[in-house]
Amino acid sequence: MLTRKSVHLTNQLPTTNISNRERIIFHVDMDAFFASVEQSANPNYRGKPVLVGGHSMTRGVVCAASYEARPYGVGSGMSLVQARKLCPHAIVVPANSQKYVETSQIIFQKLSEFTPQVEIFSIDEAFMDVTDTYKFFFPCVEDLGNSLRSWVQKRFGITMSVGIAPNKLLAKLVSDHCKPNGLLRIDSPKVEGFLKDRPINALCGIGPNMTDKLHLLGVRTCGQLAQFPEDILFERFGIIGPVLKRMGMGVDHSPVALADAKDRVKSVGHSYTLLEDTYDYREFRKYLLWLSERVGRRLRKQNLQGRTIHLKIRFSDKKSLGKQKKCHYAMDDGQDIYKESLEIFMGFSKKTKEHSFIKRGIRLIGVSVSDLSCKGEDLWFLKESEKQLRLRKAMDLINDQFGEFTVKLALLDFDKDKKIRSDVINLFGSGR
DNA sequence: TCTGGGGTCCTAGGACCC
DNA sequence: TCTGGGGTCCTAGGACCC
Repeated sequence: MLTRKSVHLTNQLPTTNISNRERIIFHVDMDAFFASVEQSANPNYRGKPVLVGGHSMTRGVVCAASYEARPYGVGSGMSLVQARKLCPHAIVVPANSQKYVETSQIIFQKLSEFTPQVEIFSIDEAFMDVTDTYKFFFPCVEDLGNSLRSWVQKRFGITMSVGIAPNKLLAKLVSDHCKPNGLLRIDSPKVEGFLKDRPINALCGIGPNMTDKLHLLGVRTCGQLAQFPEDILFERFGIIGPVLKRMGMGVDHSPVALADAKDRVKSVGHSYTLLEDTYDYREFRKYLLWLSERVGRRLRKQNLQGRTIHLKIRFSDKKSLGKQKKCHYAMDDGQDIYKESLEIFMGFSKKTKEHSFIKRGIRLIGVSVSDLSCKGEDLWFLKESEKQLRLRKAMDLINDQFGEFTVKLALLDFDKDKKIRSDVINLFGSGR
């Protein structure tokens, strides 16, 4: 269910392995999470429309909107300019991801007290399989859900919604339905009625593109999808076709992953939309180095290193270009990442005139590293000397304590570059 | 005046090898 | 020497999620 991966998984699971006993799956979802955390931390924000946004007022978007802002038509993903037009008195707060991560970790830890099967789906959502465990704590599942909700409310002052259903696909649908601050259980006999008139794009995994394609076939609701001839779906969408039909029927056999079996991180990256497009190669390289340094820092923090570098460029005309390169050694050093990503960039315009891409105007730069291994596991590819490593770790410690780029490479001397400096201060503060 | 930033997975096509 | 089949790896781009 949910992701394309899960669709694939569901499709391949042998039905003989599936117990006939109905599972009890929770989907817990924090309401307007980022905005709620900000409101909880600052009493002046409570009861008021709050928008958590990006670094730029002109190019940023809304990461989260409090429920007070939503009646004005504001939602996440909307540009801040548009959001402020719709709701001029909204309080705009910059995102503080560290705070959100810490809060969610404590909440997820709490969930795992009630079952080992907790699957973290995003920073503010998780699935729990409580089929075999809820009875140790409460006589009925609803009591467990309500107890979790009141714990979160008491501890963090934020509300959480809980959907309870026989599988993940439905549990997610149910929690979306009962938001905000709700709890709802849909068991098997009620599934058909619940799904009948629900739009297909309410199903997690059916995005705008698939929705359009299904609309062309005259399929608008889950009920219609469930009734639609499987052979036509197969003809039109291949092996995903029959899975779509099952989704319409509310069938999903994918298991809730064990907490310990949590997937490893696959890639680490940063991208940045410039406050103004740049046509200056020197400036472009500074941003690239800055992003590479940030990626390197995060890799070191997680004790990771990676061999494949991805560079993404979005031009003034909003067209994007991506290219990747597999290197012969694993890296976690910003300068190595920078060197390789710059090489990729040079390769873009190899056959044309040098730096000609710069002339198109660059709006966004993104760098990410994949093909990750844990430090020490991949000694063969390890390049950095111990001395260099210690220097980097010392820099990280100082920057963690005193602010981003308190100690930095001479090349990243933003004080001499007003434009980039203002970007960095916007993002991280002055570093003091 | 459809826009951010962080991800994951899938697919198709090309290159290469046996 | 030419050609086909099968497999794997790599890459770019698309779709989807929050």
